[in-house]
Amino acid sequence: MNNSQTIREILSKAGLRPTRQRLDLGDLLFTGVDRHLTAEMLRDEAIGKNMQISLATIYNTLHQFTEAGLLREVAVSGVKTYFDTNIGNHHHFYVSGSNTILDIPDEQLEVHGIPVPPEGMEVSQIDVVVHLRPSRDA
Amino acid sequence: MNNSQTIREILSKAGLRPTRQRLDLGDLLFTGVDRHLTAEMLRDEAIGKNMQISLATIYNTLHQFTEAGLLREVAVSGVKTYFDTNIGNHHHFYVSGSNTILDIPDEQLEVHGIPVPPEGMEVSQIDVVVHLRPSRDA
DNA sequence: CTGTGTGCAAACTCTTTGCATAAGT
DNA sequence: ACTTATGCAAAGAGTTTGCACACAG
Repeated sequence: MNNSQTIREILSKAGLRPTRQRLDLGDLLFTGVDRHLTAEMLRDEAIGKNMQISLATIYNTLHQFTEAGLLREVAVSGVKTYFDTNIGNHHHFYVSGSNTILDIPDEQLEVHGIPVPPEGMEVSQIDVVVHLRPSRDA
Repeated sequence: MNNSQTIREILSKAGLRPTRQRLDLGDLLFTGVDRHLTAEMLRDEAIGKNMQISLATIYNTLHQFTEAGLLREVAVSGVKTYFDTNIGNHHHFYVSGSNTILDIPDEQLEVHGIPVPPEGMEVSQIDVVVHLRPSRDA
C-alpha cells in the first residue's frame, strides 16, 4: 500500500524533501500498476486530479526521481522521453507509430553473449526493445 | 567499392532520383566503415567536404534512406536521433553521457525467450542497448 | 532564518513544414 | 513539359533555464 506516509518515506530515503508537489507526483507514480509516462501525460493526470503543479516542476521531479532510482528512463524511438515506474529488470515491446510501450517481464527474456565492455567501462543496464508492427495477415 | 556509379545504383534500386545531394550524402554514408551519425554531424561533414546541402534536405534524405532500408534509426537515449549505416543484424553499446555508440556484432549476442506478440502484431526488429558507465576501479 | 523547491515565461535544441525555385526524366 | 527534390526561413514539439517567490527543516 502506497499511502501518503509511505511516499514520505520513499522521498526521505532518496534525500528529497517532501514537498506537496513531490508527494502528489509520488501518489500518481508509486501507487497502482506500473506504467510508462511522459512529462506531459503526467501533467494531464495531475491536472485531472486537481493537483497544482507546473510542467517545469514535473520535469525536475521526474529527473530527480530517476536519479534516485525511483524511476527508469526508457528510450524507445522518437522524441518523447518515457519514464517507467517499473524499476525491476524487464524489457519492452514498442509498437511503432502508436507510441505504445508494453512490458516484457524479465523472466521471459534473456540476453546471452554480451561482449566484454571496453577498458575502464562496465555494464550499467541492458535495454531490449522489441519493435512490433501490425502483421499483414491479420 | 562504393564509387559514384554504385551509389547511383543504390538510389535507383531504392526508387530515389540520383540528385546531386543524394549522391553526395550517399558518398559520405555508404563509403567507408559503418558509423552512427546525427543529421548535424552529417551536415558538418558535408560542409567540410565543400558539398552544398541544406539541413532540411539532410533530414529528408536520412528519412528517405531509412525508409528504403539503406539506414537504420537507432534509439539510445536523449534527444538526438542517430542513423546507423550498418543495416545488418547487430546491437549497440551506449556510453551514457558521452553520446558514444559502439556496435556489438550480432553473432556475439543472442536474445532468447521473446514472448509472443499481441494479436495482430509481429516483431519487426529487436534492439538491444547495453549501457556502459566508467568502472570505478579503473 | 537558510537553503532548497517551485512557477512562470522565455530560451533552447532538434526536427518538420510551406512554398517558391531548381533539377531530374 | 511534368514531376519530384531542394533550400530557406519560419514554425513546431519537447525540454531546460533564470530568477523571484514560497516553503521545509
